Amino acid sequence: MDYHDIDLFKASQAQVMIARKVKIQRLSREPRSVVGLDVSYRGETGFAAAVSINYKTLEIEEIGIAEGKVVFPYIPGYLAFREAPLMLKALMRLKGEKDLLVVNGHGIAHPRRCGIASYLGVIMGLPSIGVAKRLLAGSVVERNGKRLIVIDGIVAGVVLRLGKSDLYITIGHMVDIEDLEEIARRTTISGRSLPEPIYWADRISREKSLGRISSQRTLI
DNA sequence: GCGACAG
DNA sequence: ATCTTGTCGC
Repeated sequence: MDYHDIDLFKASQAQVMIARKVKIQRLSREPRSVVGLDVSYRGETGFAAAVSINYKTLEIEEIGIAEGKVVFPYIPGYLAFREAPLMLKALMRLKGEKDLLVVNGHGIAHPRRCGIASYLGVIMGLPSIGVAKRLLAGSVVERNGKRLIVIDGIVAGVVLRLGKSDLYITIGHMVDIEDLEEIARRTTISGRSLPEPIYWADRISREKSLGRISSQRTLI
């Protein structure tokens, strides 16, 4: 499949539909397990990892892996159509509870307010936040000493430097701005540049794509 | 038309 | 994201 086999207009409409269901509200309760999601590639094959982390201890509780051929190309603004299918497959393999999704990508700081974090949050009916290394849409404004990500006059996220480089943390679904910083700070161990859920999802999906994980091998 | 552009 | 050569610092 290449660029011309895709109906981006219909894809956009689907995103607008999902964006209307996004709820911005304080997390109803402190999460117990936070799930990090990411995808790595080896050629046309994608390897997704869903890693459940205990919010209090930051220990890995469960790992879900899924792999498959990825035909949808990477097009800025349409990342969910490329990566969400495998992420969902990996997520479904987790037996335990899932209180919050932390996705590698953006939430509502998106051209149609439907980045992959919001997309997954709405589909799963779970709170979600996006963690990205670069900005996709919107702008960063300084306010009360904080760098906020604003799009269409709405505060969609915050820029944090928890480690070596800036991270763009955005609202996915059923969380608010306060939750973003709370979750990001409390799940990031000193010495690391990413929140634990994303760090492990990123690492495990990459190790898997490199064929370094056979089954239940210990990871640390 | 031009530049920008998550992973 | 992935590939890939070179450089800097602990």
